[in-house]
Order: sequence, then C-alpha cells, then structure tokens
Amino acid sequence: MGRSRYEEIAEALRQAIRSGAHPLGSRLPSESDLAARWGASRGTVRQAVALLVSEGLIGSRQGARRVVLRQERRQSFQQLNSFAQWARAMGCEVSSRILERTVRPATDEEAARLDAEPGGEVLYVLRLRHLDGEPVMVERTVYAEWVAPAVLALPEDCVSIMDSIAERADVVAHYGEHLIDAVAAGSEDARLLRVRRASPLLRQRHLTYTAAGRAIEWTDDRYRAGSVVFNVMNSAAAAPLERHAGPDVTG
Amino acid sequence: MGRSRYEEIAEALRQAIRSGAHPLGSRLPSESDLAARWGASRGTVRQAVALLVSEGLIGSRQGARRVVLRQERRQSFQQLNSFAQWARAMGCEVSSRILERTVRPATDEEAARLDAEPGGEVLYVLRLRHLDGEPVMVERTVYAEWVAPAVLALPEDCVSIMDSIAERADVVAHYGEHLIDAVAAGSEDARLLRVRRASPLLRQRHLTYTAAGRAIEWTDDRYRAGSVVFNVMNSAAAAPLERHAGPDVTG
DNA sequence: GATGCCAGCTTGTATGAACAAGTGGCCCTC
DNA sequence: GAGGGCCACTTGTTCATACAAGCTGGCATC
Repeated sequence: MGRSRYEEIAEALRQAIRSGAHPLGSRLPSESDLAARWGASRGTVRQAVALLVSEGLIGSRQGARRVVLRQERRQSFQQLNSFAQWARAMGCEVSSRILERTVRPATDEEAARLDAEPGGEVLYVLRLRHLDGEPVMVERTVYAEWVAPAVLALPEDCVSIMDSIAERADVVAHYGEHLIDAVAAGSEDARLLRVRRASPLLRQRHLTYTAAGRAIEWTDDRYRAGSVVFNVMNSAAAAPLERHAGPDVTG
Repeated sequence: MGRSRYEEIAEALRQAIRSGAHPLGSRLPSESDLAARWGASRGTVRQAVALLVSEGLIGSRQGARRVVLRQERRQSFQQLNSFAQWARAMGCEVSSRILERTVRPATDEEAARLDAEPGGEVLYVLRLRHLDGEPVMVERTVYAEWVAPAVLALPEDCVSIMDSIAERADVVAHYGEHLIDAVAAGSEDARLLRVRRASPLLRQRHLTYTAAGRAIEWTDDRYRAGSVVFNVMNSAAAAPLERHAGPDVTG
C-alpha cells in the first residue's frame, strides 16, 4: 500500500503484529532475517522498524531482539488534528454547528501564537460539536487572516472545516502543537455542553501549521469530562510529550 | 557531548537554533553543506536532523530546505516519567510524602495493566506531592509484585521512587504509556490538595515498562487545575498522541 | 549446583554511491 | 505584467559494506 519499500514492509509488520503472528511480548525476527525475507537491504528494514518503534508498537535496544509492545495501530496526524476525521474513524455520528463567526482585531496572545502583527484582523469562530447527538465539545478558534475568506465561505453546519479548506483552498495542515490541561466550565461552556457551571472540562488548545511553517489557526477545545482521553506512548529514545508548569506554580 | 557523531551534530544544531544563529522561521543549510562542514557523510547528517524533526524543532519536506519551527529543547523521557526530575529541572523545590503503603490483591484492571495474574498481590502507594510548598498532585500507584520489596524499603519522604529503585534495585524505566483526561475531585483529592470537592483536576494515568517490556507500575496522578500543562508536538510524519472516546461516549 | 566467562548473534553507527521526487527561482513567451 | 515551462538544488529512498557495542545462552570452572 505504502508507495515506498520501507512503508510496505512496515505495513506488513503492523498487520502481522495486529493479527497475532507476532504475539504481544514476543521477539521479532532479526533485521537480517527480515531483509532476506523481503529481498531488501538491512537499511531499508531498519527504516521500517524505526517507524514501528516511533509508533510505540515495538521496543528496541541494542544487542537484544526487538519486542512487541502493543497490537493496535496508532492514529494518523489527520485524526488527531481533525475532530471530524477522528469521530468518523471511531464509528461515531458527528455533527457541528457554528454559533458565531466574527472578524475582529487579534489579542496580543493570538497575534503571538499566529505570528501576525498585533492588532491585525483574525476570524473568531465559536462552534459546538456533537457525538451521536450528545454535545461533547466547545471549540473556539481564531483563524489567521489569510485563511479567513475560505472559512467564511463555509456553511454553518460544516462538519470538518480543516477538510473543507484543504480541499477548496489548498490549505493543508502539516504540523501541530497541543497544550492539554483541565479547566472549570464557564457559564457559556456549561450552557452549551449541558453541564453544571465549574464542572471539570478537558481543554486542548492547539496551533496548526502548514508545511512551510505558516500558522493556520489557534484553537481552544473543551471536552466534557469523560468523553475523551488522550493517549501518548513514549520511550527513552523519544519523548513527544512535555509537562509544563501552569500559572499557579510559576506565579 | 553525545557519544555518537550524529548526536554531537544534533546537539550543535540545537545550540545553534536556540542561540539564534538559525532564527525561527529561517531555512537550515542543506544536508550537503552540513556534511561538508562537519566532515561527515550525508547519512549521518540525516540522522542528526531526523532527531531534531522528531523533537519538533524543525520541519522537513521533500525538495524544500528544512525550516526552524521552535527554539526550546524538548524534555527528556526521564523528566516526563519522573515528577521529581521534572520539578528539579524546572527549578522548583519538590517534596513528597507517602501517606499509605499496603500490599493487597490486584483488581482485575490492575492485573490486566500490569500483565499479572488476577488476584496476585500488588503494592498500593498513596502519595501527596508539593511544588514550592504547595500541594499540587495526588499520586495513587500500584507496583508490580516483583518491585514491591524495593519500594517498601524506601523512606516516607522519598523524593523520587523511580530514581531510587533504578539506583538500588536496577529497575530502569524505558517505555511509558500515558492516558490524560479531566476528572472532578473526590473527597480525598479535595482534602489533600486543599480544593473544593468536584473542582476540576487534570488526571494523568500512566503505565511504565522496563527495557524488556515488563510492567513496573500503573499510576493515577491528579494535578490541581492550573498547576501543569501537557504539551505535544506532532506532524504529518509522526503523531505520537492519540485521542480516545471515554466511557460517556462508548457507553 | 552456582558462578563467571566467552563466542556468536543482534542492533547501533558510519560511509559512499546512485537515483527518484518535489521545490523554487529564473527566463522566456504571450 | 502575467503566466508557463525549464532547470538547478534539495530532500527522500535504496543499496552494499564495515565496524562498534550490547545481549544471550552455553560451556567450563569452582
């Protein structure tokens, strides 16, 4: 499926692991074995297994054979950056409604995040999102000025804004940065999500970039407690997650 | 500093980026340039820049020069898995107190997480952790039976359990899996963290493995809202973070 | 039977070469 | 001036080889 050789091999290994041909905790064949079996060089096989290691499927340490750590496949970048794509892959029915859409000057923080001039205009969008009919997430997004026209052209019940502007305006997300913490529901949050005020919400703020490193949007998503869980796999070789002190501590 | 050539080059590039020699948004020299400059082959340089890409410092796409995306260095695995190491690196004064330590049969979930027999014994530890004198996190950990003796031998005010058992019993964490969500404070949480009952807490449950894939501990950490923020960087090439539906949705 | 050592296997690091694929800027045309 | 096409440059993929470093299991020893 993957167009390059090492992606093919990686996909085949993923399948073999998921199907149980390489059970959880078992040791994978050596690189030389895999290279011979696939008629590829050891370097190519190493690229394939490096992919699986970075996905957290297998563990690797010098001298010892690689070990199977998990069986499920990791989500794609698209599914993490797009609520709609994720929900669809989960088999949930997703719907969204834009409640507000206004062009206004950027605050200082927004300008800094989007790498725009302070006081430049941005597009603010308030959206309520449902899973299987239940309100699950409130989304407050600020779009950079250069994508605003594409977003303003979309209908109120657009399911996936990122998908739509990728298709119509060729604005494709490539990098993302995510800040995750917990906050108390404000009165607007509480009304929209149908929870009590000050009840716990999981907040995911994220910044999305194009392939060239240009900021697209800065958004504040608040999930009803219990509706989603974030999952990170890390190792001594790769630690994609960071922990930062919040205002209560730095203060 | 790094013992291998590509780690040296990566560290030098990190320094250059952090110091502003390669400003944010600027384009890095080509692989050939770097290879010539460092007297290394292109393959070695590629390993170095691949490291920085995986750390989210630079972006990469075929045909175009690499772009500087951030300047700060990413935390190490140790700092993510050890609250004490992280706090120390932040320059905060950290203290901990073990409030409870009991050996009891594992629940079904605990046995499944630790890959132990249901009903086998585990060590339950309840700990309260402070940053700069303020209570910030409640930690409820279940240790696998084979590490229990090492943990039981530690004093009540041990600052870092993971550090201690790594040094004394040669139990070294190598992989970790993290589940992050928001919950309401229970009465015990509220009393210990000095917040109101049902106020929002950021929960980080995590499972720690040895290099050989053996489970060490399964823990439930609850942070006072506002005290910490988790941060993840991802790209189309690597998405280390997943989102999962919680019980409210799968219901 | 327990312990320690060693040989062979396996992964990690590094080189050099070649071709494929995508980008960006230049130049030419309309 | 706008648009399109061409080309040099850059990153991505793959190969073959060599050596370094760490692990495992079996053998010899005590």
